Amino acid sequence: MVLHLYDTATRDVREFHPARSGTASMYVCGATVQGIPHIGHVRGALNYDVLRRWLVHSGLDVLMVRNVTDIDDKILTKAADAGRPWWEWAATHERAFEDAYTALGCLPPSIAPRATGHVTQMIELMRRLIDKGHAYAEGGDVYFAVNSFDGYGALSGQRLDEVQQGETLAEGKRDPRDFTLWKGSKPGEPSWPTPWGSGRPGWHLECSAMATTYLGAEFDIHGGGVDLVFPHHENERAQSNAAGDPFARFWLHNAWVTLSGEKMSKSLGNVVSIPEMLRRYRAVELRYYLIQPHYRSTIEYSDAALSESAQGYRRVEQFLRRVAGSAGEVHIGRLPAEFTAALDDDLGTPQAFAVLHNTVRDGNAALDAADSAKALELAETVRAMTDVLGLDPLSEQWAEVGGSSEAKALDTLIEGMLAARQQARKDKDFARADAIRDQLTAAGIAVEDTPNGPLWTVRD
RNA sequence: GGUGGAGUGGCCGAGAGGCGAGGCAACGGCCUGCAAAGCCGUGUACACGGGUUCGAAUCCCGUCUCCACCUCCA
Repeated sequence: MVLHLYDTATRDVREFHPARSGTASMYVCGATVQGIPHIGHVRGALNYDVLRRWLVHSGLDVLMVRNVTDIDDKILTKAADAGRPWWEWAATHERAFEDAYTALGCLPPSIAPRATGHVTQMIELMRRLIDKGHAYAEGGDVYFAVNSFDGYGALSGQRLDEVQQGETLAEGKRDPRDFTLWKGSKPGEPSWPTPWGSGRPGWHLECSAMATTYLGAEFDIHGGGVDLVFPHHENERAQSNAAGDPFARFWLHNAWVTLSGEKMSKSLGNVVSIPEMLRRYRAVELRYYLIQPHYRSTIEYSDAALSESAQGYRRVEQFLRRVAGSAGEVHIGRLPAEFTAALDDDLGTPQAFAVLHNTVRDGNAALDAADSAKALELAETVRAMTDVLGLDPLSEQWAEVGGSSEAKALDTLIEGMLAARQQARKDKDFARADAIRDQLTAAGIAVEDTPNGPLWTVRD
């Protein structure tokens, strides 16, 4: 089975074949770096990270671009409110996003281009559009003439006569539905010179310019959140196609994270920020939680759901630790066919997780039956699956074998206590053995006895 | 008004005409010095009302509720 993906443009699941065999190119709409990332921002990034890993696993050489919108109205406003330079504000929050992506195990993109660094390419694109009669300059602004492009509305299913393009402040529009490619600068605003006057990029233009700069006039996958379908992606597509570029072959859109049934957004004040989340949960558990539901399904966030989900991860982790502690080193094995089929079916992570858990159950059963060869084999399969998902508990990133001096000290102390407890058990002094265990439990250390001796973990 | 999506067992969350995805929780059992973990077993759920069918959570008709986009948004 080949990979199938749901394409918003055609509204169905189609076979994915890259434009150039052996490679895959994807462009993901990244953040407008105006604030701290929240759990919803990161969900999208995680979805595309899984897709990217899966493409790589499928043998493709993946080029991935994730842009940074570092100039826009909100950045200017918020920076001004804070009394800071806009570029410092943008850079600060770009770093916050980078940190969040990294903490959650997103592989770095091939490049993370900034809008402000691609004005030259934007000017070039505007020139092509104006030359072809799809855009016009008026009073320092440059607009895209929606009426000049037949396919407008096809991506989002909007009918042109129903569209109410906002941006009402723009007064030079020939048609209220036209959208702004370039904004003429007002006094005190940052600006870049163009043949039509100095100004700054409109939102949509940058993505077309950067996507084609790095991935070419036609590329495989364009991703982003569902809210971007209209107008952002519709506009991107219009301007690129009108200029003569085939542009994206698949449009992917991930669903929301909601809180109490509502979309998470700053204006509603229901934001769960990533830095705060990472203080309360392990990053890998948050990743597990956000990756398990299908990417096109809304996640209704709750602390309880996240905690329960984390239990699921720990189950996988414990299995691998048990095997590693008894049957020997666990290498990364091969993927089961059902797992591959699940991900090939429009990234069916829920089914993939079901396969993962079934394998863990079988592995635990093998362990109970003292069939260590089988347990090891299943553990290697489990590692293969978690590896593709970026969740491998034994990987360098997630393994909790603390190399710090504190961790070593802790390990020494606990091993000493466990040895004492083992001696007490051998002496049938269960009162003493239980007292030691209670002491550890009180300190947040859970002890499990296995045929190969006790295992301990830090519980929160 | 236009466009798109959702309502599944105590909870999360898949599926999409016929074998009860998976996880979490609960209960019973096995194991254990006792636990923990693990394993085995237990649940007959699909918003509502009709209909099609041998058979529907899945198809059709109708109804209700919720959410998102159409203004910045992952």
